[in-house]
Amino acid sequence: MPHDDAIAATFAPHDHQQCASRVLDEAATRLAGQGARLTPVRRRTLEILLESHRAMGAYEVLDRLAAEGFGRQPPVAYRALEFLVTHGLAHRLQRLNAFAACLHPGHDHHPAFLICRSCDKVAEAAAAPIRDALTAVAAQGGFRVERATVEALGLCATCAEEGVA
Amino acid sequence: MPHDDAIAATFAPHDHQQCASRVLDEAATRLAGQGARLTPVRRRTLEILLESHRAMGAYEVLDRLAAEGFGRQPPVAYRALEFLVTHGLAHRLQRLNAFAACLHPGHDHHPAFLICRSCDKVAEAAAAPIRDALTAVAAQGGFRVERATVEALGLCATCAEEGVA
DNA sequence: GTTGACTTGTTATGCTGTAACACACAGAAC
DNA sequence: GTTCTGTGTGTTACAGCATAACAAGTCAAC
Repeated sequence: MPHDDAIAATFAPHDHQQCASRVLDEAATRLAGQGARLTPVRRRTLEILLESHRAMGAYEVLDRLAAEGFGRQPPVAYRALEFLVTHGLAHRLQRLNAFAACLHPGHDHHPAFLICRSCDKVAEAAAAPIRDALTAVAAQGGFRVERATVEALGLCATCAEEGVA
Repeated sequence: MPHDDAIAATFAPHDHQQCASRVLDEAATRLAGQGARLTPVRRRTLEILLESHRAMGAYEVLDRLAAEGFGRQPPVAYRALEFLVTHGLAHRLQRLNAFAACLHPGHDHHPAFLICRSCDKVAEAAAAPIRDALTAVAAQGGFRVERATVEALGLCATCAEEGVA
């Protein structure tokens, strides 16, 4: 589960090279353990997502892949992205019809997302307390929650400090 | 704010004719107070959404409208739906790329949604406790939440009682 | 080296959503 | 009552998002 600092760390300036390669290493390790293959397209797709903390559309990813010699048809990108999502290495953002690399693979695989409307970066927040509240409200109406989408739009600390209203 | 029974009421069998016309009346009254016009297309669009408690795609609504003599091009449906959403008479469901009539116009305009994966009906739940939890978690990372999307997929009481797994 | 599972690439198509423009119509201004 | 103005409705055309279906390549297991 991501802890408090993880959110701030996402939005604040940081050694992104190291941040990305750490995630990539973890990903490779995790996949090996599952018998899944991190093929060139898949690896490159993850690297592209990891270059920023933004969410990217499938076609934006596809353009990048095509420019580097991979296939240039939509399924190429969608398949790689779906693979990453399935294996917990990326997330799909419903509000944006876009994808973002998971920064905490192996932790909570259905986090809440915090999307900054100014810098467009996306952070993952601990979903447990939110899911608990949702589950409780739903239970009062006899509804059993199985999966929840929680996506918040707002302003991150870094942009707020820079004076963005 | 919808109270506990409102969720169960949505999923359970009920006098839907009355349920729909009550909402329609409330809608007309509210709009009149705002100086907004519930024109034929808009009214019919709301009626179509109110026929069930399901969410409908814009093109599904469009087919219905076209069959009844309204325009048959996408903007016809999208404009009517956007009007209803803007005035709090309908909601957009991100997960489904679809729209559902608001059953509690005038209350919380950003509720949490409970979507039954068996009967496809959509209920609105009180979002306040959930939003509080989300706001708290985000605040720990310095993030200020402005708008939140909360959509749960699961099983409603009625379907569960009927033995759906 | 053949089999079979998986991966990658393609073509073609479908679903979702919007920009831009023309016309109709209601109500206000005169 | 005519004119003006804003809103609403309809159109065409297009942009963006996503998947079905098929062909060919790769690679480990046998």
